[in-house]
Amino acid sequence: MADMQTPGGQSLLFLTDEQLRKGIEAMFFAYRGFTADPDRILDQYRLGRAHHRALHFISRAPGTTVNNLLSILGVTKQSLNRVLRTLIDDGLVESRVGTRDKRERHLFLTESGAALEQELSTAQRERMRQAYREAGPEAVQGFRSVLEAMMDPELRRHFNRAKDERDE
Amino acid sequence: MADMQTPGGQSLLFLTDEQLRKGIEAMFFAYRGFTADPDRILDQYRLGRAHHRALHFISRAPGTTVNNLLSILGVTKQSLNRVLRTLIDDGLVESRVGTRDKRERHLFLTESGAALEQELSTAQRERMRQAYREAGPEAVQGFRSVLEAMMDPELRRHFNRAKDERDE
DNA sequence: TTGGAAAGTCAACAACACTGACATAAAACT
DNA sequence: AGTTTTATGTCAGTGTTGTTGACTTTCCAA
Repeated sequence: MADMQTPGGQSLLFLTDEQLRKGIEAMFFAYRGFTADPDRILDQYRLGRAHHRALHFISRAPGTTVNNLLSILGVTKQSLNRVLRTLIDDGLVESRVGTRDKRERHLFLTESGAALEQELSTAQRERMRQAYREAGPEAVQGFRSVLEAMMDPELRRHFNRAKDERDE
Repeated sequence: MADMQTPGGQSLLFLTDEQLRKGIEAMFFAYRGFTADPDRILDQYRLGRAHHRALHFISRAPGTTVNNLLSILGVTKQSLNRVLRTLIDDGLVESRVGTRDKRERHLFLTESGAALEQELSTAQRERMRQAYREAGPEAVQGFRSVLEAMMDPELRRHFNRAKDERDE
């Protein structure tokens, strides 16, 4: 990977289209591995990735509203509603009417919802842990930096909001 | 990120569940950004991500067979066939009967297929280039290492096959 | 008290995946 | 030569996840 320092101090990267394409394919193949373990578990519960995402973000921020979840997940309310309906009917998620604002619904995991979320995230964390271990400690920071730089600004806000609350 | 060297020499990483979860969310949000630009272009052509993937891998290995594409993409032949049918009907892909083995179909991009693939991959490469630039040169190697370690072995084979042929 | 935001619902539709069954041609094997 | 396997394509049906559009109910706030 060629790079050099300008007089100003910023680094210039010279990347061939070929090297960039490798990065693109790496993202494609890696994402498949990233979702493979949870997908297998979800199949047993007759749920899909959309349910996993909802469980994840409800678990991360218990009591979050439907609207907040919508902006994180970037889907329509009709689409999210179908997913939440399943989760509520299956007794995995509880929806409580807001106390301050009774229009809002606050979402919480039930005991069995938390158990499933735990099962899913443990599997995914193990994959991530293994990848980190294999790549080595110096790789982890680079991995995170590039991913963050790849996000849309809107999404990066959601990512960093969580970061301020819980990370570092 | 805590790490230490064992007497044996391998590095041990101590990662909290929280740090791993951040990596998981980074993958989720970054993948959205990663696909956002091509998705916008594909909409104009009334095509989807599946078509993009097919165009990408046909472009990468012109003359590839349907079977080879199937194992790379990891979908059923019925699913791939629907996608290829559209691309062929739209004049973006050409399917030629094999010369050695006449059962096989070899896939090539037409002129307009190559033009679309170029448009898509340029957009995606620019996103990747921008992310690399923002993250800095030392991050790129780490990014690639972790992604590769996250792949299923089967997929890593496909990834590295291309690597041997064209990279480094 | 009225306007608008938040949430939910119904219907229709599309993309993209799946399974299962079946057809055809050609290669490979016995 | 006859059988089996491989590569591909196709038809029909199904499921998940997304979309739009229209409409209702609830209820906060100006």
